[in-house]
Amino acid sequence: MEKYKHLGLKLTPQRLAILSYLDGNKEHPSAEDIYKAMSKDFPTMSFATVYNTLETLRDKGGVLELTIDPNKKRYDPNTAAHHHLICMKCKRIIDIHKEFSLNIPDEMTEGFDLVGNHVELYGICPKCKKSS
Amino acid sequence: MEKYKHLGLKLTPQRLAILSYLDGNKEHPSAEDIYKAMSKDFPTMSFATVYNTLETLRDKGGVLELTIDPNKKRYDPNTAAHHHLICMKCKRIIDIHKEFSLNIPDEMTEGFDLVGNHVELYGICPKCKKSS
DNA sequence: TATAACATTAGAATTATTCTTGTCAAGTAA
DNA sequence: TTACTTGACAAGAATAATTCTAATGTTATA
Repeated sequence: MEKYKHLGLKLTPQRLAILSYLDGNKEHPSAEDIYKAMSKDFPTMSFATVYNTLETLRDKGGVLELTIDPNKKRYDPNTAAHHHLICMKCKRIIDIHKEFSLNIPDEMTEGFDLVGNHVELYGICPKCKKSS
Repeated sequence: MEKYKHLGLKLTPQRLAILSYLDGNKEHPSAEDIYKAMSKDFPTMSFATVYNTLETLRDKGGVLELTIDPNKKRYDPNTAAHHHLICMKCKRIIDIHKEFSLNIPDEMTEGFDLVGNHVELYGICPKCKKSS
């Protein structure tokens, strides 16, 4: 609970529930996943609250919004810069905590002020290899 | 026209129109952009045809479906492996035709068979820098 | 020509997300 | 405490992107 103070938001029961569900979660859940998980302990929590909370968290830097999945947004509580390994079959997303040195020459960046980078590695995971 | 034969699809007028609109297009248009562009010459073309064609093209390897934009899919006729420079303000997407050597050690890939990779560089473009 | 296979259209349906409205709860100032 | 303000919440409507369905049209080939 203390650990979320730095986000600067009012820690309501709903927000705490979402935060602690996300905390340490490696599944990169979607809004729906979160909503479903919440409805056990908070049967009255609405989708709007899930979306509002995620939006607030995203803006405060408490969560990353991933666009990797073409069909929905996924959320990642790990806000430290990292990369992703994606199974093209089962859509599983695995974090990679390694820095890739990209060596980007200035003439490549078209005058942009670069803020960050994200590497996606696509492939087929071991489970999906077997079952095909 | 000849140049699309390798895709192995029936080249109907609608498909040719979409293909030639995409050919050389650097804008990474969305389905809606394509639909609007089509309606000049093909006022009866439906959204379903645009989506069907894009899906077919994607499956045949004639176009890349980009998930960079959180709100919609974008399409890229350049199917050679390349990377993207993204303006976080105006959402402009610029192609980067440079290979980054990623040096991925085996223990990072969790047993995946890697197929490809995609690097996204995020920043603010010169235009948006001025206007802020 | 007949038939099968595929393409197209129009619109309905679905899915993910955002918006609107009314209500409620916590905090603050008198 | 009381009144006021603010932010949070729930419920459901609204929207946007995409997919599905059913009917029709077209093309290729036997």
